[in-house]
Amino acid sequence: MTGIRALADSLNISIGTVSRALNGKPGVNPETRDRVLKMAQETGYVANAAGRNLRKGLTNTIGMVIGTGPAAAKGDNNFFMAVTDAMQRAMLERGVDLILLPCHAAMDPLAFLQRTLQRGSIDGLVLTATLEQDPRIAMLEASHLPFITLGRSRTPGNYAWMDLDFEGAARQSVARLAELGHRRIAIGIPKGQANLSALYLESWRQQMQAEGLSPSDDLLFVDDFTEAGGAQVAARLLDQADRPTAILMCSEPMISGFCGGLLGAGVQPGADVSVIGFRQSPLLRHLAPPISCFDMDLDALGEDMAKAILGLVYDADNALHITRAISPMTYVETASVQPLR
Amino acid sequence: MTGIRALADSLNISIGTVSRALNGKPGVNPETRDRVLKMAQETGYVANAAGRNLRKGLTNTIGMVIGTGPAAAKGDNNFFMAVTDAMQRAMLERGVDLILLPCHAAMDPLAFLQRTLQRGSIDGLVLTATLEQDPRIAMLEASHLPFITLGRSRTPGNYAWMDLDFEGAARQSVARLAELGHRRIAIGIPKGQANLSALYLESWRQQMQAEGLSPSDDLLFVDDFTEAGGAQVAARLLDQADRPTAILMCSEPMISGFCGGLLGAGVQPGADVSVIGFRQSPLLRHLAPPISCFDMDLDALGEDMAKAILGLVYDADNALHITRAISPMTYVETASVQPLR
DNA sequence: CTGTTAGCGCCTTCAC
DNA sequence: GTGAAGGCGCTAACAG
Repeated sequence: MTGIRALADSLNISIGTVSRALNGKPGVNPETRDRVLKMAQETGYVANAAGRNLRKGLTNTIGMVIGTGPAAAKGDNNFFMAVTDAMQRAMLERGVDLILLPCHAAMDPLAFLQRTLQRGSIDGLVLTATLEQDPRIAMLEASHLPFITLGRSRTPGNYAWMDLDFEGAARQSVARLAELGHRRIAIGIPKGQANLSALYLESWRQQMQAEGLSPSDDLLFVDDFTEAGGAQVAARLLDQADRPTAILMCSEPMISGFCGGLLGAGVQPGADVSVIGFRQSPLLRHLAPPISCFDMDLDALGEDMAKAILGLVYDADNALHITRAISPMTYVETASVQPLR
Repeated sequence: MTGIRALADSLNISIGTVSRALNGKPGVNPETRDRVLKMAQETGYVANAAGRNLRKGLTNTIGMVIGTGPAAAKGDNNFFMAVTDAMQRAMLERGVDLILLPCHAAMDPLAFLQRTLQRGSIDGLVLTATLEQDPRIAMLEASHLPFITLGRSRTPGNYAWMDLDFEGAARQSVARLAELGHRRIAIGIPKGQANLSALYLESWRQQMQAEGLSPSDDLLFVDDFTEAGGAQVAARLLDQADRPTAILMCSEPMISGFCGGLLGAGVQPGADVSVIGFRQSPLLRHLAPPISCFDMDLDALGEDMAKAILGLVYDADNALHITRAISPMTYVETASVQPLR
């Protein structure tokens, strides 16, 4: 004898009544309800997840796909920690669990997603690290599982997303550097199809032109999303005859490696080459000078993400409009940005 | 019509045969088996988790409890990323999923664990951040859910664990510093009941005495497990008349804050105060000089953890002996450690 | 207000 | 080698 049946027997009532009492359904004698609740508390009874899931088709669980692998393990994953932390807090209030679904770099992301969907163990999904063209989005739309992406995509479709302001960051960075007299303003972005890189790059191009500057190819540095990649960028930049005097980069590991590369060559970030990053990171903690970055409220972002997916999953009727929001950021300047000498 | 029944119908065979074919059970015509497998592949069929779980009482999922919260979000969680990455890879080979169960600092860890256990959605558990006296361990033993802890505990019981060599680190650190002539060798540990702190502290005491040095109270600094805590330690240390000439600290955020504190006061890590940390961290990336730390193979640790819990859960018959292992580390010295002048 | 019962999707035992 | 049927724990619909 186990589960709800044991509980019912110990109270000499039927499992139906127990279930109703536990689930707050109407039509139960208040006294009976109290007895059930008390006994459940005492015995530590909680409904078996599989049984409930099988019956209701709901698991009270939201999944979040995150990429792992050698690169992720080496980098600083502080961004996801902060966001998931806030998300979880918001979900907990609704009795919903957040589980992280690590998709290793060596796995096929589509197969992983397919398997995850078919298993039926989550009610909704948060997709991260979106690509410019992301086949996972089409798969999710076809699956009818509610989802939201952290990061936009060019993939067509009527899905919910939230994102950081990569265009705004690039625009403000270029504008500020131009204001300080810089003309050869370079940009460093990671290899790969990440949508954020495309947005950042495109915005740099546009703002360069708006400033009357040329976004020429020798100002564009594409390399690995790692410190080594950033160091490569530094080496190639220092190699140029008409060396860029400033650079913006949206990857923290690359910024770290880049500054390391500069310093190793006796070139000072700030004094010799102005540097603007995207977000603060533990990796940049002891760089001198500190790096100019954008401040953002990841707590608020996480909370908004949670609200969006919870609404989509559990209040589908009310969720008439699809969330599409760009989280605001504030530029914080340090001595890593200086006027052109 | 859904699930296994739809698959069976589309092949004009019974669901029993489909199930046997899919699960590699004997007694299925090879040709039939191929047809089933092929169709499953094509349609992307995967057994529904709730149905299978309900029937078998197994979910092919291992949970891992990790602590989250403001402190965790600010710190560098690179350690867990590396370990879980390796664990997941090893589990995937066995068709087992690893899910992370974030337990927020604001939640009662015992209630969280209780709820997790009762939900019945995992076959085994990995517990992290063990305390000297950890009530979660008693709860797990009573639950009969197989588990392994990452980190020992003084809590009695016959459970499996793996851990890092905190005693070895403290012992080697003190021995090396003593060898270089240091006599006032301080130690900094985080507040709280974490078992690792107790081990580290006790080993420092023993080795100090073994070196004929006094582990006096003014050499012991206990503060928050944060950069601010580390900065506090620096301030208090610099304040002493008979200032310690060396320190060991097992918390990376504290080391980071400590070195920041020293530098802010114009005191050089290494040249003025020798510093030995525990593990390398993004937070220490651009400190000059780099900090002497211990190298460890987190990949191997993660793989061993995975093997241990998988054995416990799915090969209980063969797992006659309980895993209890301390992962080896290698001291890597830098200019943050220098002879006493 | 409470008891009884069907059935969610799957695996396994028992017939054949 | 295959089909039929029971039941894992739970909730909801239906009786009483």
